[in-house]
Amino acid sequence: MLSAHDNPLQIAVIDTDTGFLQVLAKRLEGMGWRYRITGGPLPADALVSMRLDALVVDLAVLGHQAWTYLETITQRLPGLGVVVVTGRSSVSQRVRGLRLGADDWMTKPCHPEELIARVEAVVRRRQSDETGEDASPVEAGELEVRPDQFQAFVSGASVELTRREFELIHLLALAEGQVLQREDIYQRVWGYAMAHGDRSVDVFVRKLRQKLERASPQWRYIHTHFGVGYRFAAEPAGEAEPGAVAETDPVEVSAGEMAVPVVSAPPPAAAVHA
Amino acid sequence: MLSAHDNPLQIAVIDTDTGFLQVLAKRLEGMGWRYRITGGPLPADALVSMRLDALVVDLAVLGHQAWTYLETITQRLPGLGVVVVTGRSSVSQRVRGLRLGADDWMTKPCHPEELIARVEAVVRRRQSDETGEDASPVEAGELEVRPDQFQAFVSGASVELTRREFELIHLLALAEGQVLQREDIYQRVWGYAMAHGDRSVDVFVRKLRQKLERASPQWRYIHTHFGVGYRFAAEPAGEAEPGAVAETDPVEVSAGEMAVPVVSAPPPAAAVHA
DNA sequence: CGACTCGTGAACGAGGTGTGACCGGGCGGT
DNA sequence: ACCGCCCGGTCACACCTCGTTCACGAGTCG
Repeated sequence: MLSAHDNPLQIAVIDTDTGFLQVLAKRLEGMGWRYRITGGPLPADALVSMRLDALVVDLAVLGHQAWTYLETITQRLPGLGVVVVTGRSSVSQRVRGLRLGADDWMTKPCHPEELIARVEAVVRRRQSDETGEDASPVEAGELEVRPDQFQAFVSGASVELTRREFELIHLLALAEGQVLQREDIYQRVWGYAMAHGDRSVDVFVRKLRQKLERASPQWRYIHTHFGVGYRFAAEPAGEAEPGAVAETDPVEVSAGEMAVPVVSAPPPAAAVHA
Repeated sequence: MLSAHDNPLQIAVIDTDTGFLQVLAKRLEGMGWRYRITGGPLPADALVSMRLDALVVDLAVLGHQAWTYLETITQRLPGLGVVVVTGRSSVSQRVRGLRLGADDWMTKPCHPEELIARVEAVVRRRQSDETGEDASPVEAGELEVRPDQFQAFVSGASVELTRREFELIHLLALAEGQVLQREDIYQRVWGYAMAHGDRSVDVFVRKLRQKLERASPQWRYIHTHFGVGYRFAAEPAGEAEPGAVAETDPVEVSAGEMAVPVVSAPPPAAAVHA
């Protein structure tokens, strides 16, 4: 699980047909795209800096520079999707435009919905190459989670994780500082609701703690909130944390020789369940 | 990718409009393209084996299976350019087709020249995606991959590789350090979507491992990530690193004494179990 | 002090992976 | 055109990992 969020498409529209633009703008906003509208040709450098996915351009706006402009930008930005729109056009014009590097060509009047669909089609392939997943690393305290390598690094030491372990630590690290309840964790990592009495989350927390502690014994990362769930936060080991079950060194602690004499700390304001 | 048929574009045309086809065929020959014309839908597997660059299809020929067929082939052959041609069509139909994966949509009567230009535009965009990972040699650890020679060298010794093996090691080496999932690998090496249950990637990984290990036994290059895929990285052989905790530190195991300065308690003696 | 929650180790079963063998088809040599 | 080799792909089987569950002890709260 842990699906990524797709970045909104970013496009530029070069046109002066205010009526058309008005309708189009509304639809673009409906799609959640980011867009910029301009009444004249933008220099190639400007287009580069805008990090566009696609460009919609009315050739009529460009006048007799149209062809050279088209050629320039398609050569300068080969990865940019270019959809040309014109009032009227002949077959030979369309052929010329497409040969010069345009990806699609529509004739007005055209339905905004179709224009959007064609822009999507043009952009689609470029995105298909980019693994559109959450490949961005997450850092939380001493921990670094690298989705592209399916492993985590703690204080420079690499920790090999299985799929579930990785998704769990990823989720926790993303929600650093927050207390996540078991049902929530299970839902987001496993993808479906947790069955009553399922202890899987606990078991995986244990495995993670084991591996993390091994990589950096001086830190504790996953803290238990009794009756609620878990919270991720890098804290030095050995200090008693209010609201968190003091585990670690489970073998010995029972012997009655508790290391930390710290008095009873104020209870966690959080741990209340109706 | 393996479909390295350079210049002559190869396309298939699914249509029954003999008049149109006649004119189109003449133009296709004029362009020097290789083409195949059929009056009915071709199964996805057939299209795969034809190593097509693009597909031109008249939806009318397909009847009411049109949408499913379109969806099937665009999912199975994501890299294939698809241009749909219809006699009449509404905006919503065109939008639907484009959303289902078609790259372009023309309405008859359409000029063959424009159709050809649009096919070119579609293919151009696809090829521009693929270019950029060719020609330049790749070095990763002791391994050197030379795309220009279709050869790989390990520690100076050349390793004889078949085409698939070469494409695979090339891809892996380019993505050094990253975990690539089987589906991605298959998609990028074979050029189309992996069928469910296909083990080809595993088999070729095995072949590669054999040849690489024979060339340099002291290194391991391809690492398995259980349930995910493979990761390329040059690491010394002999160290057990089976996807679990990096227990690659026999020295470290004794950590029982050092870490915790305060508490007595020998920490959970970890690994060994009775 | 009793009921519930959580930590921990072990063990099992499903299914993912390694591996050798086999087969059909394409390509080059003759 | 014929033939043989090589390569790509499939299959069956063995092995192994990992997710899940269980039991029990420790910890926490009322």
